[in-house]
Amino acid sequence: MNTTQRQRLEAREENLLVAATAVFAESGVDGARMAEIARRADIAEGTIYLYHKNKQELLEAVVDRFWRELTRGALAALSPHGSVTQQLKELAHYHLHSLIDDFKIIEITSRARERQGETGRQLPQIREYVRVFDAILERGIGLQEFDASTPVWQMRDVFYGTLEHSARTLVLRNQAFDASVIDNLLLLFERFRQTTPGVEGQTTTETSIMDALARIESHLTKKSS
Amino acid sequence: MNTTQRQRLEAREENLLVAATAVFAESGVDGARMAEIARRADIAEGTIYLYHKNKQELLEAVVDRFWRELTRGALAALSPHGSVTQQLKELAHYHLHSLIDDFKIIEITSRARERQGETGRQLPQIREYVRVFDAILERGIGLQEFDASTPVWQMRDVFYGTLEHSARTLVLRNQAFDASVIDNLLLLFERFRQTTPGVEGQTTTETSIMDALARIESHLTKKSS
DNA sequence: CATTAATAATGAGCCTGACTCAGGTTACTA
DNA sequence: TAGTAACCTGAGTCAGGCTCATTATTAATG
Repeated sequence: MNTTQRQRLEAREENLLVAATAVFAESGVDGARMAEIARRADIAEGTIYLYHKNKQELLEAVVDRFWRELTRGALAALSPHGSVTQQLKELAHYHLHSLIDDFKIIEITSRARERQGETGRQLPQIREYVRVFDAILERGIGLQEFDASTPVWQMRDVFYGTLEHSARTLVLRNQAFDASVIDNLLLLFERFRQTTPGVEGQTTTETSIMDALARIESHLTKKSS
Repeated sequence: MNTTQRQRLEAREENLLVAATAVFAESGVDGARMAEIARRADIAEGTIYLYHKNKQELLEAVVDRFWRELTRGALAALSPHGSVTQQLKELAHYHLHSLIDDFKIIEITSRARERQGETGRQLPQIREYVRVFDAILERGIGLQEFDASTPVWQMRDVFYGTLEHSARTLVLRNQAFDASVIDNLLLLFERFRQTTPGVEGQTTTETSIMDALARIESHLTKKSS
């Protein structure tokens, strides 16, 4: 049967990636032995090279798969009709949790970027993951909730950069998830909010309060109509 | 002469580190050949192992040296009697510039942290470098310019995290130093300022208002969907 | 300034582990 | 069930990090 054959191959490939993920996470990239990965995937060492050109590309496949799963999880964690701020908070929660829980693979991710010759590379699935943030924020800008004057990439770097560093700090200290990191981050993001279109120079805090009230008011109005 | 002998040894060691830095930066950690490093340092391959136990520890020595120099540079870049904000700005400038200019070694830094078995490590000189930020900010808190309610480590993670991610973005795009990143970052840091020095509770109140509003908003949004 | 001891440097060769390939096995077709 | 294509295997190759017996250099001593 054609289907069965293909399915067997895909199962084998998936099996290999699962085994490789485990070994890389346990022993690190350099500590991981191809022989061990093969043993766990229940195939011969040479077979690995039918699926992946070398150790480096196997690593890239592992990392790529990980981030694909992460994107799936992130999308699932967002409340579909939540406000922009709500979704940002949910994404931050999800991201920080993932960074802490899968710290080993996250660290290994930087190894997948390395490649003799090329200075900076980015795996397609990481790019995809980052787009989740972009999509939320672009919606915010479209709704004029967020300021269009700050480039999205800068907000993104604040978002992911802060969370990654915080995760490292927490893990190094053997601490668990800390919600205050996220509260703080979201507080900072108030800066990026639309400051009453047209009127410049008002105190941002005040403006934010007025903005929030305006949004709440509009929610109420929508509801009653 | 005793001194000459010691000096010769130290010069040799320094020479080795310089050669190793160059080769690591050019070829990456995996691409770097011990034979090539030895050749450039004008010593035999075996001699390297009299100074450093193995390739990994040579790498750590290289990275450690790099960050020591960076700390020296950072301290020199600060105007000794400048305001806290002024010094933060100077540090941000210096840091972002360094991240971009020495991108290769910065990337390699993460490799120096890796070590079979240990999950999270930190090189002493990186810890030292990070203290530059801490010192500035603690002065700010002492002067009651900055809010003591947000932990210093969280501000630090925002600071370094944002700059690192921004640097990566800029390098990937082949762009040069971008001052707007720093302006934006410092704008965010306004959040951490003591709103009215001496008067406690004000910032907290405002913050609480924002929190309360955010909660109300999220409730409303969830409900209406 | 010999002589000896101690310290430093060398590089040919060892050893591990990623990767290859000649030969075997399985799945499918006629 | 023979033929063929696709797939798998693991013993063997080889690059490159590292060792260590040997040699070179320096310091100490009489």
